[in-house]
Amino acid sequence: MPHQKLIARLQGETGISPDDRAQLERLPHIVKTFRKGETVAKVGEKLLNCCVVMSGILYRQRIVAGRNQVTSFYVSGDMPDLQSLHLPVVDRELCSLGASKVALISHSLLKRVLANSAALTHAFWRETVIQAEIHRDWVDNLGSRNALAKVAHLFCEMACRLETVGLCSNASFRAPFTQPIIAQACGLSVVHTNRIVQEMRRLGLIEWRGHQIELLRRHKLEELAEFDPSYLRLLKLPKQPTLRSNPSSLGPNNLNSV
Amino acid sequence: MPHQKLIARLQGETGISPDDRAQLERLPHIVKTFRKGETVAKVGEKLLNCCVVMSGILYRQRIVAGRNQVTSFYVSGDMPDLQSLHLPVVDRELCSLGASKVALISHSLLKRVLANSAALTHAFWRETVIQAEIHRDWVDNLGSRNALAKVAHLFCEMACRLETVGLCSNASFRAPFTQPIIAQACGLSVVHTNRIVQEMRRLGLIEWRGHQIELLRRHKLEELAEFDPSYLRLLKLPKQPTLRSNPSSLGPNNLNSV
DNA sequence: CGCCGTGTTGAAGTGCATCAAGCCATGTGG
DNA sequence: CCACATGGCTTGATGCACTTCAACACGGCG
Repeated sequence: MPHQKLIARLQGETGISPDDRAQLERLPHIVKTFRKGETVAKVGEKLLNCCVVMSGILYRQRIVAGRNQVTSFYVSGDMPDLQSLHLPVVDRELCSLGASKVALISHSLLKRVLANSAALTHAFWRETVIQAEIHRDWVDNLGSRNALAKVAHLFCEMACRLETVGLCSNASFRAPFTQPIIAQACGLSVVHTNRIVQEMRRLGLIEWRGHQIELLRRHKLEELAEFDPSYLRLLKLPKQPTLRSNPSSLGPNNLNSV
Repeated sequence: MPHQKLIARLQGETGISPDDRAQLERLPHIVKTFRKGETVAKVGEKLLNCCVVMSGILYRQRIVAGRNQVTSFYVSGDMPDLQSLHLPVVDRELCSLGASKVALISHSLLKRVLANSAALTHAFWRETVIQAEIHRDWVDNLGSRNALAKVAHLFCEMACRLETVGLCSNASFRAPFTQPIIAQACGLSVVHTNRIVQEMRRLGLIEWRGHQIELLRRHKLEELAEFDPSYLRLLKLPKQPTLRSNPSSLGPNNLNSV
C-alpha cells in the first residue's frame, strides 16, 4: 500500500493500530505506468490484484446504446477496483486518462492482511461505500441537471477530491481532461459540451487551458451546480464513530429510534 | 436478521459457518410498517439501526435542480442503509413506495456480530458492493439511453431483482409503481413517461394495470434496453472465490498479472 | 357529493443531438 | 524542410426528443 495519503485516510478510522498500519506499509506491490488512453483492466478479465492510483487519473467506461459512457474518475490515492475483492470479473473497462502510475497489490496478500484485522477490513469497506456515494451523486447529476450544471458539478467534484490528496490548491489543478471525456461523463455530445465550456469561460466561472483547470468564482460555480461536498469531506477527516473489533466499546442496544 | 432470502444470499458466500448463520438468525429486530409515501429515514438524521425490507418497496430520493431525483429502489431482502454502518448520517431521504414492512436491527448489535466473524463482515461488505454496481448501471442508464430504453431497463432490473427473492415469476410482478415515480427515477417528465409507457404497451412489450406489471416479449424488451443481468445474478448464486478468514486457503502471491 | 391521485391528451417551446466543416497544434516520416 | 496525419477544439445549420403548460378523464374515498 504505497500511497501515504491513502494510508492516512484509512487510518483516519480510529481502531487502526500501529501494527495495522505497518502491515499496510509492508504490503508488497509493483508499480506499472500507463500511457494516455491505455487500458488498465479489460472487460471480462478476472482480477488477481487491486490497484492504487499513484499519479494521474483513471476512468471507467462502457459502451451503452452506441455511445461511450464514463462512469467514474479515480484520482491519486483511490483504489478503482477495490470491489474486485468481491466481484473479481471486470464489467467496465478501466483506462488511463493521461499518463499514470498505478500500484498493483495482490488480492491474496491483501486478503491475508484483512483477515488479521477487522479494523482494516472496515476501513477498506468504507472506501467502497464512499465510492458508492459518489455514484449516487452521478445519478443525481445525470438525471436532473442541465448541461451547464452537470459540467460544473463534475468540476467541483474533481477539484474537491484532488484537494483531499493535495493536488488542487487555490481552486486550480492539473488534469488531462479533454472535452470529449467530459462529454462522455456528463452524457452530452462533444459539440454541446464545447458550447457549455465556452459559456462557463464567458461567465468567468472557469479557466481551462491545456491540462490546467482553475475554478474562478468558485462559490458561484458550486451554487450553480448545487454542489454539496459533505460526502466528499469523508475523504479528508472522517469523524464518524468507528466500527471497532472490541465489543466493549459498543453502545446500548437502541432499537427504538430509526 | 429476519429475512430468509437475505440470509441465504449472505450464506451463498462460502465461509459462513453454521454458527455465523445462527448468530444472524438470533439478531433481535423490530418490525415497523410504513404507509404509502411515508419517510423511513430523514435527511440529516443519524442512524442507529440498519433496516431490512421485509415486504413492499422502498426508494431513495433527493431534490436536485428543482426536481425530485430517485436514486434507487429496494425490494424485499435488501438492506437500503447498510452503508450507514460507515456513514451514519442520511443524505438522501428513504421512503416507502406503497405499504411496506421493514425490520430494524441495531448497529451496535450488528457490529458485535460482525466483530466475531470475518466471513460475515465480507458477506455484508459484498452486499454494499453489489448496490454500488447497480448505481453504476443507473449512471449508464441515465447518461446514455433514450427514454424508452431507460424505462425498459428499469423494468428489466426490477423484474430480475424481484425474481431473486421469488416475487416475480413468468415475468410478472406486483409493485406499487406509478408513472411519476418511474419518471423521477429515469430523469424524465411525467408527460413524456406516460407517452413512453403507452408506446411500450402499443408495442406489446409490457402490460401494466394498477400494481400488476408483466413483461411481455421479455427478450425483445431486454434487447431494447441492452439489459445485462450479469451483475444481478450475483444476488442469486454467488460463485466467486470467497474471502476467508483462514489464511491457509490463500493462493500464491501473484503480482504479475493484473 | 367533491376531492385527490393517477393517468391521458394536445400544443408550443427548447435544450440538446447530429451532421458537416474548418482550425490549430503537435507529431511523424520522407 | 515539407507533406501529411491526428487529436482536440470550434462553428453553423438543421432536426428532434424531450419539457412545459394546460386541460380533462377516471376511479377511489373521505
